[in-house]
Amino acid sequence: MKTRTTIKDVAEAAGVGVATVSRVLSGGSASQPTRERVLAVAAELDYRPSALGRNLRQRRTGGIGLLVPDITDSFHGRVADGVLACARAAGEPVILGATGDDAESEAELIGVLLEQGVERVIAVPSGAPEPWGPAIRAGMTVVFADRRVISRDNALSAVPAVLADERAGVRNAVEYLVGLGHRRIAYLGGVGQPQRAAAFRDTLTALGIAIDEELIVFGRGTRDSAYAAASGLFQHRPDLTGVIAGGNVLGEAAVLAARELDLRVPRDVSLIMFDDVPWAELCAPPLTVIAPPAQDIGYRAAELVLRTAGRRTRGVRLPTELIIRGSCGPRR
Amino acid sequence: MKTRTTIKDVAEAAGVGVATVSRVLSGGSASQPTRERVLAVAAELDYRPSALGRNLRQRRTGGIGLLVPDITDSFHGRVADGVLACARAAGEPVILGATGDDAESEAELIGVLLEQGVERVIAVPSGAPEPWGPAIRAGMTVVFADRRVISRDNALSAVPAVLADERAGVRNAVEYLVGLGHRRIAYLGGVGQPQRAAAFRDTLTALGIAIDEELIVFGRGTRDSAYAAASGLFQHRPDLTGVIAGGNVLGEAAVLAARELDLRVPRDVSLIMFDDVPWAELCAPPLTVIAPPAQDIGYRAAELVLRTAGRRTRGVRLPTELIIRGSCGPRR
DNA sequence: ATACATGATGGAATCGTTTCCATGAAGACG
DNA sequence: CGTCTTCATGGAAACGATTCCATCATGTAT
Repeated sequence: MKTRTTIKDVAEAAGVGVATVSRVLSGGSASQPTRERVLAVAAELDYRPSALGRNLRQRRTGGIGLLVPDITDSFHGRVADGVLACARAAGEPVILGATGDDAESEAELIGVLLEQGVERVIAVPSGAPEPWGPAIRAGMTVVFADRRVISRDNALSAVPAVLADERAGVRNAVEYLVGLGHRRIAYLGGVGQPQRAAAFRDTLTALGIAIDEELIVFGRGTRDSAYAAASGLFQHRPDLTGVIAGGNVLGEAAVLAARELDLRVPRDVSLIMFDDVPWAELCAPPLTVIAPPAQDIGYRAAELVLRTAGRRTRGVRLPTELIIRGSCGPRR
Repeated sequence: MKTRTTIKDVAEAAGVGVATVSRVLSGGSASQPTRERVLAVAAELDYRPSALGRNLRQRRTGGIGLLVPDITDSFHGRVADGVLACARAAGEPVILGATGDDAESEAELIGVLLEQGVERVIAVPSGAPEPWGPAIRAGMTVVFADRRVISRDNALSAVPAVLADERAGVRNAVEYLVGLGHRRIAYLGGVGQPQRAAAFRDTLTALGIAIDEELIVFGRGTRDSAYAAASGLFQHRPDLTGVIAGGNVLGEAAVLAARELDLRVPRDVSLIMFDDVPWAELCAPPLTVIAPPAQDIGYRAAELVLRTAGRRTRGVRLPTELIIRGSCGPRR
C-alpha cells in the first residue's frame, strides 16, 4: 500500500512552502499565479488533505455525533436521515450510535465520541441527565432532538432542543375524538415522553372530561411490553371507545391487540397513533395519525449544531399534522 | 473550555516519561509498581487517550464506515443496527452515510471516509463499480452487505460480501406458490437486485413453467416508481394470480395497488414479499414473507471487516426464512 | 571480578496539518 | 530618495499520541 500524497509532496512539486499550500487550500491570501499553480499541482497529484492532521492541530474532529435510541425504529431512522442530509451538505461525517434508551449505553457512547474529539452531538436522549455531565464539561455543543432532558442542572437545561409540538398534536387528536362523540378515551404511552401524556390530561380537563387514571397506561419501549400494555388496557376496560397511542411501536401493539381481541377498528374502538409511518396507510383500516416532522427535526437539529458554534441558541418547536385516515369513527 | 488532560499530564503526575504511560495503557511491558502508579494517576485525572493523536501517528482512523442506500428503509435500518451492535462491542465508532443508491453520492461519501482516514468500510453498494476504485487503491478494507458489485475488476470481485441466500429464498417462495396451484406468477423487482429476478426465472424453468417476460417488472427504488410498476402490472395482466415483491418498498406498493384496484388478497391474488418488516403482521391479511436475516448480515459484515485486517477472506451467505402468514391461498 | 543478557525507562522522532512569526519585495507617500 | 505600509511567502512550532533507540540498572554466567 503506497503512502498517500501529503501537503509536503504538493509543496515540493509546486516549488512553494507547505504553508502556502495550506493557505491556498483553505482560502487564505495568496497571489493569483501561486494559487493557480498550487491548485493545478494538487489536482494533478489527486491530493486530499488528511482530516487526521487537521483534526489534531485544531484539537477537534469536524464530524457530528448522532445518538438515537434505536435506528431500527422508523421515527429515529427518519430523524437520522434528516441529520445525514444536512451534514452531507456541509461535508461533515456523522458518527452514529444506538443507545437502546439506556443511560449506561448512552454514557459509554458519549465517551467514545469524546475520545474521538467529536465536539458536536445531536441526540434523542434517553432522559437521564447523568450521561451528559462529561459532555457538557468537555465543552461539547449538544442539541437534543424530539425529547429533552429534565434536570435541575442549568447547563443541561440550556441545551437547545428541536421538538415536535406534541402538545398541539395530542390536543388536536383528543379534540377530534371528542368531536366524534368519544368520552372514554385511553392514552397508551411510552416512558420518556411524559409531555404527551401531560398534554392528553390537560386537553381532557380543558374539555371538561374527567380524567380516568386507569385509561392512562405505559409500556416500556420494547414491542412485548407495548403489546402487554395495550392488551391489558383493552381487556381491563372494554368500555373504552377511543385510544391514542403515543408512538409507532405502541400503535402497532394497539392494532395487534385489538385484532387479537376481535375489536373492530373503528367500529368498536377508534385509534389514533402518534407518528406517521409507511405502514399506517397499509393497515386495514388505514390509521389516522399525528404526524411529527421527523426528518425536519433531524435536519433542523443538524443546522443548529453546525451553526451555533459555542453561543447559546434557543430551541425550535415544529408543528405536527393530524392526518385523518380511516381508524376513527363516531362513538358506537 | 479547559484543555483536556493529555498523556503528558499523566506522565508528570506519575513522575514517569510519556513513553512509559503509553506502554502501560496499551499493554506494553512495564514493571508492576510503575504500572500500578500510572493506572492510579490516569484514573485519578480521568485521562482518556485522544483518538486524534493516536490516529495521526498510526495514519488511520479506528472507525468503521457504513454506507447504505437509505437509512429510512427498514431493511437497511436493521443492517445498520447489526453493524452498530458489533462495532459497539469492539469499541469502534461507526460513520454512517446514505447514498440514495446513487453512484455519485456513493463516490462522494467514500471520499469523505478516505479523508477521515477511515480504512474499514461496510457498504450496501449502489451497484456501480466506479466509486470503489479509489477505496481499493487506498488500501481500504471493504465488505459488501446484502449486495455485491459486479465488475470485471479483479480487486472488486475479491471484496468479500455478506449476503442473504436470495436464490434459495426466492426458490422456496415460488415453489410454495406453485404448490398452491399458481402458474401465472409475477415478479416485481427493484434495480440493483438482479439475483432475485434471476432466481425467480430459474425456479420457474426448473419447475417447467414458461417464463412470461411481461410478468417480470421493475421499479426504480422510490415509492412512486414502485407503485407505478405494481399498478401497471395488475392492470396490464389481470390474469396473474400470484406476485412476489422483491423488497419491502415493492411489497408496500403491491398491497396499495391491489387495494386500489379492488383485488382481494389472497382470494384474487396471492402475495409474497421479500423482507420481513414489522408491518407485515399488521396488514390485512398478514403478509407471507421471505425473511432475510438483516441484522445478522450487518453483524457478520462488521465482524468480517474488523477481523480481516488486510488478508483475503471469503464472503458469507446466510439463509432466509419463508414465514407463512395469510397472504397466499390456492389459485382462484 | 568481568562480560554479557535482560528488562525497565525516558528522550526524541514521527505522523500531516494549521498557524505564528520573521523576512523580503514592492508599492505609496512625503 | 528614504521611509513606511502592505502583502506574499516559507520556516518552524504546535497538536497528542506511538514507537524507535539509547541508556541504565540488575542479575547471571564465566
